[in-house]
Amino acid sequence: MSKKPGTSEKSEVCTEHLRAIHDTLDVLNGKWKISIIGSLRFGKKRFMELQREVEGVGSKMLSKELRELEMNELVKRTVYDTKPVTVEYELTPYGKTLETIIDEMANWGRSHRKRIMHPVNQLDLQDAISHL
Amino acid sequence: MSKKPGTSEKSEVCTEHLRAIHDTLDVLNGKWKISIIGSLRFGKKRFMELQREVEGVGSKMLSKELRELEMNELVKRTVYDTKPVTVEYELTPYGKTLETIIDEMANWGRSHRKRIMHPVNQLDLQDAISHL
DNA sequence: GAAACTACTTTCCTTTGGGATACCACTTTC
DNA sequence: GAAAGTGGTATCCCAAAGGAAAGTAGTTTC
Repeated sequence: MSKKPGTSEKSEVCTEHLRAIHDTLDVLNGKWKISIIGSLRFGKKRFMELQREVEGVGSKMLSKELRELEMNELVKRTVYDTKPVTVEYELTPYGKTLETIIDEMANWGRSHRKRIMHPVNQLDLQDAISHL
Repeated sequence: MSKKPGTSEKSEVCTEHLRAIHDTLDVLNGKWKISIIGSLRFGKKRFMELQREVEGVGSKMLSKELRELEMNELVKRTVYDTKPVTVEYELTPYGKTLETIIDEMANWGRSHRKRIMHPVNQLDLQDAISHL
């Protein structure tokens, strides 16, 4: 055997893994995208509803990130011809394939919060308080 | 019924969901953390190994994000007293609880790449080419 | 005819994330 | 004693991400 089989295979697997992760991060990049999807997970939302739920987002950023999600076919935008115009956003079937990731993140966040709220020692407690 | 029961409950669930997501994003924020964890997922790595695998990261950013991961008890740093000093990084048991999320992201990235490589129409193709 | 409502866009400005480069401490090798 | 290798830190600098605030368009309400 002229090349080490184990090492080089392992490295290729790792590289492919990292590339796949990077592809996902490309689609989800931006400060608000994951939160927006997390909010739309519970059904259609109008622009103002989203802005109220995704705490801290401004209208500029909200519309920008919604547009990017739309371009990636993750979110569908529907305009209704009502008195003042109504716009509804919802996850496409493709967008719903992200729900697994988002839900896993929510689960992890929940148990992480519990862990931080029941610190093993006083140093952790200091840390927890400073973060809120 | 003085208040709409469905609406208010749904909203609280959504708010809690978004808070949990936000907690997770806090821990994982920074351009390289998820890739670093994705790399350590395949076992212990030395500083230079990580820098070679996480494509594009500089030593400043790598050491900064490793330090932050260490502070959150997701990564363990071990110094060996060898000729030139050797440092190994590895996921802690707690860090390994993130593997589920990371692996889901890798899975999604893989199928997303396939989808983009086999576009439904020519417009998608243009999009795919422009992104690479 | 002024105000209010929705769904944005535009402009301007600040922050900060992060890249490039150089440097440090320590030891072995030449 | 100079170079090379490891695992970083310090410094400077800049593009881009993002926030605040005001403006737009079309319609309805008062």
